[in-house]
Amino acid sequence: MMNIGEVAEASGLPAKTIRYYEDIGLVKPARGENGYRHFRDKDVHKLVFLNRARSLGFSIEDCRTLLSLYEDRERASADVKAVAQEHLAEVEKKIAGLQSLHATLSHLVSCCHGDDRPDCPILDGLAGNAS
Amino acid sequence: MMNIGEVAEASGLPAKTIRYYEDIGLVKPARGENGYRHFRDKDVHKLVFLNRARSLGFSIEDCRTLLSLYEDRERASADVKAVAQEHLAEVEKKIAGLQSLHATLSHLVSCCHGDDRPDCPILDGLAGNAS
DNA sequence: CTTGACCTTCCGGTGACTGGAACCTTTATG
DNA sequence: CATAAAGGTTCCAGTCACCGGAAGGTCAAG
Repeated sequence: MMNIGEVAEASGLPAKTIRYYEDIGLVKPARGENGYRHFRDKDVHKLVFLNRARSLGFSIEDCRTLLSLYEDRERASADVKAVAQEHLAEVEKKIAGLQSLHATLSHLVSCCHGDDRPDCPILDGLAGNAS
Repeated sequence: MMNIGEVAEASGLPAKTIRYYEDIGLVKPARGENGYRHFRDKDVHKLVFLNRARSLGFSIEDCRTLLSLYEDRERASADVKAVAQEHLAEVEKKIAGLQSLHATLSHLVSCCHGDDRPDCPILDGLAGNAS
């Protein structure tokens, strides 16, 4: 049975985050006599899972769903795939948005002399004047 | 002199957001006898500017800087360019992060059958088992 | 016995808004 | 002229996923 510090080490998550995950019901560690949290292997596995899922950008609610599928031996892989695909689509949308933004921004930047004179195509662009 | 509703229409920003921008000192509209905000052309220009800068992903603090440069006839375009380039670099970092995440995620998704059986490479990947 | 590391809870803050309540003012209509 | 709808005001709370810090209890080492 591990304390929160060791679990933090083992899972890669800060202790603060682990407490937060307990608060919102993602993990339910046991408690010792002294009030300390008491993590079993199952809990540690869940936290490792959560760390990976979060760093792949899944929302907490997605993680909740994925965790319950993870724990359900009767799950259909289609259900997991659906969650992942939806998230993938959102990631693609975000990338597309950032790329379009990047194009605009880098165009503006490349147009700007960047010297000590005041005229600046970046500000002109932001003000809404043609670039 | 325009009321907040007309300015919202003209600038593309929700009235709520405009009030928020006043709260944090980005715009300082005058007030009428009745307590209504009273926007001059200058304020409207600023709000249009803010809307564009925000949709290019600049933070509020960047916007504050950019606005003050916008209003400073003595500015050096180099200062504007520096802000924009720093932001550009962050955008690039974000895109790279998302793309790497996208690669991992789409690999996992493509490995999953997505049928009614329980074995699922996505969950295996999240649990930390080799993919 | 004390020091220091670790644990606990709770409160507040982050960024950039958004929603809603409670209330006031202006405008349009019967 | 009364009234109702539309638009304005302030203030408080919530969002998301935590993070920092205070105040205090517990545990292992010297």
